[in-house]
Amino acid sequence: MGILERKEKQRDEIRKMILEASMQLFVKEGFENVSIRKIADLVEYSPTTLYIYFKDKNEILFHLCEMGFERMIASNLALVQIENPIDRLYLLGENYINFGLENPEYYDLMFIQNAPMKTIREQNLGHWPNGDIALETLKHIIQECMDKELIPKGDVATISMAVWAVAHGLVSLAIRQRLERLVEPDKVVQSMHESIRWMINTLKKA
Amino acid sequence: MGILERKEKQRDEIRKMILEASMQLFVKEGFENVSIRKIADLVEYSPTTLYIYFKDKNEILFHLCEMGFERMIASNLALVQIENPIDRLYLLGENYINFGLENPEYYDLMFIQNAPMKTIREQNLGHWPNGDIALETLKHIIQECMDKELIPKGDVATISMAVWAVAHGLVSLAIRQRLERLVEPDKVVQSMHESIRWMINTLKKA
DNA sequence: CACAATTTATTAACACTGTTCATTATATTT
DNA sequence: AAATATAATGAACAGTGTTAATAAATTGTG
Repeated sequence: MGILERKEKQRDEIRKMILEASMQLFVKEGFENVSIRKIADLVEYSPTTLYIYFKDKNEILFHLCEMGFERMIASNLALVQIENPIDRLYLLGENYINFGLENPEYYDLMFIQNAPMKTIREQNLGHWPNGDIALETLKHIIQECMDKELIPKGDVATISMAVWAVAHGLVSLAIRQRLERLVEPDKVVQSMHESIRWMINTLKKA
Repeated sequence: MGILERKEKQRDEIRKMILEASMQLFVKEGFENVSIRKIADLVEYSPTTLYIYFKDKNEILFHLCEMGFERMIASNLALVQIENPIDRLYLLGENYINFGLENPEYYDLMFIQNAPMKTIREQNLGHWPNGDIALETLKHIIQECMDKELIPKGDVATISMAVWAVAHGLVSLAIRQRLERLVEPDKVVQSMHESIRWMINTLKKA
């Protein structure tokens, strides 16, 4: 079985190579400028060869999305050291906003584009590997806040949803240049942080 | 000048015809399936002719976006009859969510896609005709709530931003199938309404 | 080792996309 | 009626994702 294993390993390495080239293009040229042909050029393969390693473009985007989540999860490593769940929630919110503003292309793929979700449905994975982990983190913190009676008790999913909605609303409106219509462009980021802070504060007092 | 006027009127009528065909395609086949060629087919013109009436595709999308705002503003006509600004805020929120869920394609264009904003910038209109009106409605209600001391006083823009963020966060995550990861699919809509309600409630008490 | 079977890679092509240019047809002005 | 301006078009460019048929390389088997 040694030979089959090595083949599988080789296959994975090429897949990885393709994904890394995609990512490179992706962060440099932006989401809309990633094409199969450009990726193929970069890895010095024929465009059609990519279809041996991935079902279609959506599948590549899906994997890039997962890589984005890995980055996001990594940016939250410091969370575990904070014992107060409310403070943890604060940091989670700040991190979320910062991640979105610093990695708008990733954010797009993770939370705005349809493509990755299409792959999840088509291949009926049933779950969203890294995405679900990130959501669990949020739910877990909210649950802990309730357990310690730091916020009013209620349905965890619903409250998580509201908190996520604020954060996502802010980031997605910001990267789509909609917030500049509400506050001056140079005050957008500050206002975003104030909003999320205000949100968690009112949650605390409610 | 009569002749020039009539020419201008004719031009406007053709523009209108093109936009209506675009809209038809748009609501039926979805955002991604609107192409210059398909629009041209529908109005029985050559694809290149459309470029006589519009600078590019983005400009067409921009006008569709504006038409979306007209619909949204129309759906808020009942608001003026409600004297209590908090109740008005409730209804505004409900309407916003319902509009988004019922007109996902319009919502996409109005709040998610880049295209319309590109046109605003390129033609440096400086303002977002109908979009700004919708935002003014929100700010005005928040201001009135403060004046009547129904909610704590603060920066109108920032609080409007937070409220908008919740609503937009919910709708955009919903139409991009992200909320199904948090609550069961058949409970998404209900949870959304609970979230926005919870939001305004906590705002009231804060 | 040689032959067959399988995997991997490629070329050509399809059916699209937005957009531009040169050309023709139509309408208006002189 | 001729000249000018406007409107409309066909052909083409440069790109897109994706598929079918074909060639090259690798692996398994007699």
